[in-house]
Amino acid sequence: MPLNTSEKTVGRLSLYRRLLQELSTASVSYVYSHQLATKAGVTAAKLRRDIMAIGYTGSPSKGYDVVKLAESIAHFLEDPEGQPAVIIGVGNLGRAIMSYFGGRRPKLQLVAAFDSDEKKVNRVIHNIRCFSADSLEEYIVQNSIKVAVITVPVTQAQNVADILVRSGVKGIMNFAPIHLRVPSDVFIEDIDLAISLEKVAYFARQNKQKKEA
Amino acid sequence: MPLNTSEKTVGRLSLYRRLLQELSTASVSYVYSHQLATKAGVTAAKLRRDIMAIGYTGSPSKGYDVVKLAESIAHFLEDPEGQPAVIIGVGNLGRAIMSYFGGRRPKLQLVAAFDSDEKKVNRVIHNIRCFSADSLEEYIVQNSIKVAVITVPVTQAQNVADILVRSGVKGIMNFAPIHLRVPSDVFIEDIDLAISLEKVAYFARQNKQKKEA
DNA sequence: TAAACATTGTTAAAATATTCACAGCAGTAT
DNA sequence: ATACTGCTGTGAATATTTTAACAATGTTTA
Repeated sequence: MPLNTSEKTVGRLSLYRRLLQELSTASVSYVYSHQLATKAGVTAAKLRRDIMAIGYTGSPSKGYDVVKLAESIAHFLEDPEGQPAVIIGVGNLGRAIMSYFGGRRPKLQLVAAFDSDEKKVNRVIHNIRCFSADSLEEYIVQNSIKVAVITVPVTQAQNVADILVRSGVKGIMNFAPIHLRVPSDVFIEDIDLAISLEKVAYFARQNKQKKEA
Repeated sequence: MPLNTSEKTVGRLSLYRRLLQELSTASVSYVYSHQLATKAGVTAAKLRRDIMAIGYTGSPSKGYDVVKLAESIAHFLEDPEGQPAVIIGVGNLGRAIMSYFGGRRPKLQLVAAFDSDEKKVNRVIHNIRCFSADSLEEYIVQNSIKVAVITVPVTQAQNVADILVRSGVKGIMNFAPIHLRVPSDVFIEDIDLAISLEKVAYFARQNKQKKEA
């Protein structure tokens, strides 16, 4: 079944789904690959190939059924049971992420935050309760958490990752500028803001364009 | 000269430089490709190829001179004159980014923030002064700003991007979940937190690993 | 009903990116 | 000196990702 479900394809599917939800809200029933591709900033061929990966089939001359395709992608990407996630590190960035995700997706929610600063413990920030870092492992095990976000200082990141892995976490969104050592069955998505900004600065100087946005 | 300066290579060079600076601080003089590669989480061959792109040459049996390689990468990535950058949107995420970059790199600094909320204007947050959104265009032109960060709500993002492009900005780090339409000589780095988290959740479920971290 | 049309799904080709693998070299040991 | 070692730089091979191109197809029009 998964002929071609690369990381890039998965990311784009998530994007397509968001665009489809917007179309659905705007009461659009059908959309052509080139229309959706334009909104997403990709080529129509690439989009069709991505959609191949989930086995959904559109109709020639009508295109894709907006609601059905959105459902197909959701079915592919999401756990119908929902996937609770936690965040570790309630600093500036951590709070911004909490605000960003606070009560957002029904299937993918931040359910708890952790920090070693006792002054933050038991505060509720953007609807997410903050717990003591000491209770991290217990919380993860008890609630079968598989997804975590790391926004602690770089010096603590590997230590936190070790605890997460030990407790059963299988996917980590990591904002700390360090390569985390984890077993190969744990997925890491590194978001390195300093590197991203340096890239922008470099290409701004070169006046080069990306091959495709 | 630039045989192979892809976006990926540029990003990794930035990473190598940071690691080299750490080594330099720790008084390490030389490093082998496989050592640096391990720290970076890439293969030694890939690292050597990346370094080829900037024309630096190490020594067999001694490896790379830590300080010289760091300087070579800096020379390649950075404008020696410095590159001031601005941020538009002083919400939760914007403030976190300001905190993250506030007075960080000497060559790549956030020098001003902009927001349409008059209550924020003239406040100084993490050492960065906040200006009225009305003065954005004038500021960019007067200070020859080429790099900008967008952290405004999605509804405002394209509008802000249009102003930036009109004023001469050539690189944008975009946190708004929308594909910005800009001329092809303007570089966009999209950071889509929702997509990133969905990817993590997906691969956490699949228990799949990235091909290489 | 049949012809015309624009779209999808997909195969094949091209472009990119990574890895392999090794010649050649600078140190080190004998 | 000479042989040995383990590294770098890099051509060639491989793997991955994207693009091109088109047969098949459902819809509309005449």
